[in-house]
Amino acid sequence: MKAPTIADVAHEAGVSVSTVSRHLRGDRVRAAEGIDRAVALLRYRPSPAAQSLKSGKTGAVALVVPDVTNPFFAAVVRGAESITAQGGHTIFLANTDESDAREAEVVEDLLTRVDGMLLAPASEDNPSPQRLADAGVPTVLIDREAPSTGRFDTVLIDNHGGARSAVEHLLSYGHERIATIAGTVNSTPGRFRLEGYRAALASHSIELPPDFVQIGGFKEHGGYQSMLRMLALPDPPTAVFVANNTMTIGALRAIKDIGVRIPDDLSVIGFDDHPFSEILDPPLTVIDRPMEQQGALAMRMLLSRMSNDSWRESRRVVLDVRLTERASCGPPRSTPMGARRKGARA
Amino acid sequence: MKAPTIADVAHEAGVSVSTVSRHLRGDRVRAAEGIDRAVALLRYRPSPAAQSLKSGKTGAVALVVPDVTNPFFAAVVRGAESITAQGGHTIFLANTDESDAREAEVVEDLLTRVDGMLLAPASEDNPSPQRLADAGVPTVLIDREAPSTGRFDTVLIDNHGGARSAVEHLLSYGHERIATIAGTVNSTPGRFRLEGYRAALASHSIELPPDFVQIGGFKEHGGYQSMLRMLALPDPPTAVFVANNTMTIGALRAIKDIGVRIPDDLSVIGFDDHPFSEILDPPLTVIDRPMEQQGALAMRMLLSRMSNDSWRESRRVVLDVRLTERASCGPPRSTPMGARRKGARA
DNA sequence: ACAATTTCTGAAATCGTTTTCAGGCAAGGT
DNA sequence: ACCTTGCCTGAAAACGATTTCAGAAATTGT
Repeated sequence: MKAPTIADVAHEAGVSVSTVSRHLRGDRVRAAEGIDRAVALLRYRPSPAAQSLKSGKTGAVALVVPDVTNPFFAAVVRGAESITAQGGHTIFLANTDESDAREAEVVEDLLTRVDGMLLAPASEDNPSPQRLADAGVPTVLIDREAPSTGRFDTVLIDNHGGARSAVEHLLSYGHERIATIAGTVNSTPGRFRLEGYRAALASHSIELPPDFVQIGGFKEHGGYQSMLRMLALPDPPTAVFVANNTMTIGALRAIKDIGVRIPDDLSVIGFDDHPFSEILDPPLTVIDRPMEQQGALAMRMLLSRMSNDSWRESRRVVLDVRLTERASCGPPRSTPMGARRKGARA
Repeated sequence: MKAPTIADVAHEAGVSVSTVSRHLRGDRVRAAEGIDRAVALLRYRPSPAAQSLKSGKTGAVALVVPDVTNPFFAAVVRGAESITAQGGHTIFLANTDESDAREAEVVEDLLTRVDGMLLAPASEDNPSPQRLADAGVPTVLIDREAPSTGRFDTVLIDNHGGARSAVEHLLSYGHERIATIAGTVNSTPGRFRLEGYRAALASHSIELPPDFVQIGGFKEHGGYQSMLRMLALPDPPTAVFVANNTMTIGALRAIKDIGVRIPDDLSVIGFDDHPFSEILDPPLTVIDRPMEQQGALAMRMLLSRMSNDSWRESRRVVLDVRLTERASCGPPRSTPMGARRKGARA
């Protein structure tokens, strides 16, 4: 019933507590065999609480994300866990629901229970990273930066470049009336994807009405509403770049509801791939990125930072994204003279 | 730099350690105010390790699932976490990758670190639940039973009924050649969904060749291969019930690759809904269930079991499922009479 | 004002480990 | 034989909280 302690093992094996402890930690010990037997017999497992108390290490790592239900974060969790599985750290998971307040709570709570933290802050002016730094908890940020506070190890992707190449792709088909459904602008991905969109347009000297930027807040409903507004415009866009996966679902639903056809009436390109993208009709062209890898890398950086307590310079890694072309983009319908077709598609 | 201890607080407030502890736990104490001040000043947070050691409680709960990347389990995690967020327990998350061996490892590891565990076992003859029972860790099983061992609190859904009504739906359109892509048969959902399928057919006295049951192992690739085999049959089915979400993706990809049309050539019904289902072409008819709710309920049951150490009878809850009809099912195209060829195989 | 209560306090024991610390015992050198 | 090394060992002191216990202070009743 009650869990055996190291003292029970010592007694059973006829040696002292210290000897058992030493053997378990790997020291050479005469009674090794007997101890192993006793451990097996009693099914002894050392108490993590006692070990933490003595060592100051918890053997745990926190992983704080806005929402596990988002396939991207689910993948990050999986990637992070795959690394941790080897090295004997366990993962505390927490959702923040994209709320700064909730994030503060969970961070405060987890602070003392872990040796390090992987954090995807809800917004860029979020105090959590600073709090973690103050508390001396090794931290690496995922997908979102914390520019307001000091530097942190960070694993980002090339949001700007990704958005830019998405828009370039649209431009290459001859589109000029290119709109975007943006995320929350005070988050790193939201900000840079929007800037990338603008940069691409600017470099082609294209100016667009402000209505062509709709804020969808990274939520499905926001994507739906944004697309509805977009299509209700007196002079609607011929192509849209949607800045994340969940908003894309909403946007496509709106498109379907209204009866607009892709890509004939409207070209669509999304950000972040999904198994479903391939079986949509038409299959969705997206900006893709190594999601699990992003989580795995972040975890590796965290573990390294945790062991090397050396004051390493903080690292900022930016992963490449990739355009995977499917069939949701094509030339604008009313193109003056079907002229500028590049990657012609059925 | 170094975290303050309760002794630091005591010293700062000019009282004894015991007094501080008492105040923090809610006792009436004269120096209350001064202690609060000291706590705030030093930013004191009690050490969870020390508290656990003394109390025997860890304040943590484990959540072990086959794969967070599966939207269903992601939803379960979210549901569970939403409950826990109130009551001050933190969640350890672990993936087992559907492997019994891996599950044994993580369970063994987590065993000592938590006050209770939510577990979706990889298979039905998995020793983990028994191990947990032996160790005296309150456990509730999610979505999958452990019939081989004793009774456990369990939160299931009506797999049998769901599968059955899926097939009935197909039957109501006049289909007779109804196939299924099943999951792993030694898991609860796999087994019962298959049985439900068979029961529906049996109750209409329909007999089908064994090829009409393909095992997809709950994986996308399995769904793809299964569907390929199905469509290559000399006398293929006119309707298919796919037993989970990921296999459905694979199956739909196969269908798309081959060029079969839904629902004209083949009706398809899936198990478990997804935001994408609605924007497929045609929108997918599915058996739906309250996913987050399932996780939330399981967590509530676990917490209750953890507090009421009373030896309550173990509860087995079965949640209802619901058919949400969209447009992937229709009448069979050619209803050839007497087309019931048996055991035809290349 | 004094005794009988009640409330509050601090010292110390405890939880289960790890880690000094001072030896014990065997081997090796002279 | 004796002394020096070198391994291994067990007792005991941490780690940071909670809780028992006995006693001090404050409150009450008469």
